[in-house]
Amino acid sequence: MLSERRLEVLRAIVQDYVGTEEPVGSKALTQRHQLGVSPATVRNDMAALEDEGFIAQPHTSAGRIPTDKGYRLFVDKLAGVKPLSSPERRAIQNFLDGAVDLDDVVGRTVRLLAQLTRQVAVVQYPSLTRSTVRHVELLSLAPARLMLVLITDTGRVEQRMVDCPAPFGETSLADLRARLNSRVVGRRFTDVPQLVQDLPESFEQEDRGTVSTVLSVLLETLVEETEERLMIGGTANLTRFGHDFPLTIRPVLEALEEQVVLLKLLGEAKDSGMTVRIGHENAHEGLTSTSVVAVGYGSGDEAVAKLGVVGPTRMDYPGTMGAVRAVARYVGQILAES
Amino acid sequence: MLSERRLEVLRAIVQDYVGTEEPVGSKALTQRHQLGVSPATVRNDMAALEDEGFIAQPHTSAGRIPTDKGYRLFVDKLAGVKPLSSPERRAIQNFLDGAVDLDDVVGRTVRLLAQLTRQVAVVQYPSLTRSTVRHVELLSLAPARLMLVLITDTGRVEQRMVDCPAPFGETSLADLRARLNSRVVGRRFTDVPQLVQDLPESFEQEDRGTVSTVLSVLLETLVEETEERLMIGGTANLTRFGHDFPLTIRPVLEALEEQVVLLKLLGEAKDSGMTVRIGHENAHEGLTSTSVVAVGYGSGDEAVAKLGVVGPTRMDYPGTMGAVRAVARYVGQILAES
DNA sequence: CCTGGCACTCATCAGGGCCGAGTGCCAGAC
DNA sequence: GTCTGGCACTCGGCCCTGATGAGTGCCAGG
Repeated sequence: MLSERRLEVLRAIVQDYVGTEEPVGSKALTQRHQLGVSPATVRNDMAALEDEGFIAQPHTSAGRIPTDKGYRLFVDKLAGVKPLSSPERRAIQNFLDGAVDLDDVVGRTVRLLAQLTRQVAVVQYPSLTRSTVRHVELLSLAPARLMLVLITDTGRVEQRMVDCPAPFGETSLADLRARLNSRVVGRRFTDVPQLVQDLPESFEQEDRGTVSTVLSVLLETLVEETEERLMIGGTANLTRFGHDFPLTIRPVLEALEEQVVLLKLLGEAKDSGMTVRIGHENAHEGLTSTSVVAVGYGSGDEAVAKLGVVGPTRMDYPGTMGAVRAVARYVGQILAES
Repeated sequence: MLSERRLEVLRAIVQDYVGTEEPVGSKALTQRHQLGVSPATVRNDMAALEDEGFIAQPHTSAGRIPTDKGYRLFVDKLAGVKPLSSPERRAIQNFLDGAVDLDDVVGRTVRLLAQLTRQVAVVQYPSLTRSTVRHVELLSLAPARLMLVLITDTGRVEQRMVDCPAPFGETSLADLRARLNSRVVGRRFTDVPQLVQDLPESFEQEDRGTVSTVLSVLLETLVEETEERLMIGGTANLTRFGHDFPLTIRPVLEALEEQVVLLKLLGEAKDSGMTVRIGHENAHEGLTSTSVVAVGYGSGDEAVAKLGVVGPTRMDYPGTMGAVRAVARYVGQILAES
């Protein structure tokens, strides 16, 4: 195992490199950190760290930079999560408190995260699968045409058209609306199918077709919309990526445009606790030179969706993790209140 | 006024520069276009064009590139709108036809535009101000808490919470719902305020407070949501911008993140017909080296929102304009059908 | 009014030499 | 055993230089 001091050297290298964006040499290290040893000793330690694969040199006779493995060790063992300052906390709360609806909450969250971390922020809309039904509404638009509106406890609204096989009277409609709501309100989406299974049977023969149709549209909505939506922001921060630009930024922007990729990315994050994926740990090819910090958030104790940031592997991990965690908490609170 | 041939020379310069991204010289011009004159003559024409401010040289003894003014003349006088090929048209239609709801329509449109033009696409959600009410729904969530849902003819849904000053019975609720809808369904948003003005008076004394509250929330929603939303895509195409990258792309990405800026940008476009803003014609500072091609689209003959693309001033104007126009038409059709 | 010719400008590129940060290794000190 | 100072070595980055060539402006003649 690596000695205490060698870990300290690694920590110093990571910190300096994150700050300067330039390979860090042994002399500079001893000057900027109180390691209590000479550059020569540090060089020996560096050689050892390089043998183990934690750092590398871009070219002979340049300083060292951390490898993905080095960042991993740093994140796992050497770095804590840096809590935000209380002015920052207040700013977050103030900013999020002004939101008027769900879109607004998500939008503000994205901007906030992007600003705080100076990186690209990704926020997933609260998922339908894990949330519960607040209300189901049925509106008659034409004799044989209904609109189904589904409202979730996270404030999300989905609407669908329903073409009925037969005209459906206002009284039947009110009846269906009432029965449907009494069964599903407050229930989780995953439970809905069983709960409404036998509903058609309790209706007159002539209405059963329509009731079945309505139900199938409802169930479809629940499943279909498991395909989540998300919002991203702060892409301008990518321009601070590095010097070798175009080649670096291109694949990242492309990856960010693919909702599927991002959803998979967030999906891979653990439900609770924070997940940090560094460089090549990310499956997607365009993101092998980026790190992703993600965390779940929710209105209660359970996560209903995830949010996170995407940035260069050379990022301020403690600070980023702190910001991500704090934002997730506040968003959770906001959702719980509304 | 410029002679016929000089205009021809300008056209040739624009076309070549758009193709090669490199300053174009007199010799190359005569080789690639049948101008029927020698390089020396072209040089004289170029000198004249430069005097008039239509072209410029990046440095002495380099070829010429068009100025903003040159592009303007090109767009106004020299270029038509290039119609899409019929396979392209079919592809558009197929791609848009698969959309399931409004979000999906807008999302697909953005991706389509970005792909077709290989530039950044911006699509505004159909505006509430110009559209009409399809339905207003009121749901009772708690004795003194209602949810108001507004559905527009463009398929958009907005919901708001209403805290009532007094409990509100189910029958009163049904009554209000019915009367409200009979007055506003099919009407334009701008007409709604007058139409509901005297509604509270027709209710019992005890319910008037609640009715007024509901109405004020409704009106607020109409106004508030004039603040439009929009979706952008294709930002990865910015990487094909130029060679001098970071400095060019940075302000553009920043501008694109500001919804306000984009909305203003689209807002400045004419309601009907296509608007092309070139380089410094764009008010926003970050966009002075980009051109914006925008057009209104709508479900009927009237525009309900706008869409367009943002690209380098050095863009294929005829092709871009053709794509933008075609996409706007098809989206209009889709909206009209649903 | 067009054309060919000519002198001139200047960005780009490859080559060469210098500089200095940083390394690895080794012999000696604690 | 571990740390330290010293030293030779490597190699990317920088600057200067000269050659190259595309492109121009101008002018005299058709």
